[in-house]
Amino acid sequence: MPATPTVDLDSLTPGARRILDTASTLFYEQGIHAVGVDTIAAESGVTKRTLYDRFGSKDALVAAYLQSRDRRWRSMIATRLDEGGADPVSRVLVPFDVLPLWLDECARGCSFINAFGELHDADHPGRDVIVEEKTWLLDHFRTTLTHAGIAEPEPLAVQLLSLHEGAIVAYSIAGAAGAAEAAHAAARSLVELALVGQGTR
Amino acid sequence: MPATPTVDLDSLTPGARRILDTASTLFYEQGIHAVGVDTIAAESGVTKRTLYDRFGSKDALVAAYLQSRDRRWRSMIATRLDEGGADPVSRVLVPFDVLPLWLDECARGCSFINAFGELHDADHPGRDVIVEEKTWLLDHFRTTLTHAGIAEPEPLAVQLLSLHEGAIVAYSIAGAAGAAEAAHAAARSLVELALVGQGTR
DNA sequence: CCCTAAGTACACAGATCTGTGAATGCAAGG
DNA sequence: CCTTGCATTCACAGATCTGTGTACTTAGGG
Repeated sequence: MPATPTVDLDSLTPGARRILDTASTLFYEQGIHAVGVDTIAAESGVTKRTLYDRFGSKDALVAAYLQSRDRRWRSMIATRLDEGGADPVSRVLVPFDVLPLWLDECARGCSFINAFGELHDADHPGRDVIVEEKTWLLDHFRTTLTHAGIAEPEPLAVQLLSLHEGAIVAYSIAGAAGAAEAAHAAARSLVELALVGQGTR
Repeated sequence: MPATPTVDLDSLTPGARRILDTASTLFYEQGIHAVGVDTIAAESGVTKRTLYDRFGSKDALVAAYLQSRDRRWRSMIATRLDEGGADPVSRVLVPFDVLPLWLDECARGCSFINAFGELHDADHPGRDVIVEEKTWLLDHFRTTLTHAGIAEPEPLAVQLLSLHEGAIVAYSIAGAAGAAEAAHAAARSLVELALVGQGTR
């Protein structure tokens, strides 16, 4: 049951802020099930009572963790989309511009992918956040590719999504240092190839 | 400490076989920390004592789970490499031939990536298996690309690894049905592009 | 015939987990 | 002044976790 009343990330009390920050670090570095609420409370310098008063449950805290991370990532992309030029191909590739920066926080892999592996219950309030993060990126590619003049963007959008997600895996697990740049270059090649293969422009 | 004496997957007692099978299903579907040894034992129709007599610890069972999965996946690739023709580019792309089949078992994502997110302890006996699975694939691409006549295979190998891993993510989380085929096509394009861009043959 | 390997039965230790109840302190704002 | 929001303190319930100790059964092979 999604009866969990979602927390408003914009109006967090100081204590709640600290709880969320600590939980984010611990969940990401150690895994969600591996971190207990006692640890989170202690590490935040807060009592367990406060944690439950602010967030209601561990599951809701997990959802808030994912939401805040999703929000930060999207804002990085939104910023570049706003300030960036109007060149349609560049707009498609904005997530790959952000990727090197994002990878700095991804030594332990992608938080959403990791959480997906842990949250098997389809009703868990965090599941939606995870799926939406990925579908949002897929949508971004679809939309911007269309604007760039790609008639059938679907397969290419999936390819770009795969490159993007896989780069995080290649970097964090296989230790491929240049994964972000490699993925960026590949993405550009594929887009240009599609444009050429489709007629002139 | 890696004091865990690894289990020999080839000489498992009937009970141990059932334990490993059940554990594999449960670990993959629900996550490693979410499944207790009591559940595994009960579901295997075996006592907890037997589980510990055969595997020694949960961590060792986890490692065995990853090893057996790694082994099955590699054998799928090895088979096609053996029987397949000698066309060097086809050999590079064999993992992408296997991918659609492999994705049938990947509704909950990649077991290695998921396990990586859960096993934060660098000393965990499963960590090596995970890292080796990914580096082995990267190595495969590097080697076969070299045989295909690519002078500097490194960036391309990373791109192919990213495509491969990302396709699992795109399929399992974003619900991209044609992810395997899309990744395969992209991989082929990138390889051919590299061959062309490098001079004639 | 007896030894060994495989497994059962079952209790239990000790830790850790999520979550709650009830009373209290304290500061800011109406 | 008094309410309201935030947080503390602390005890505790009840479940679940990994792992062990001990004694018994059963089947196959030398």
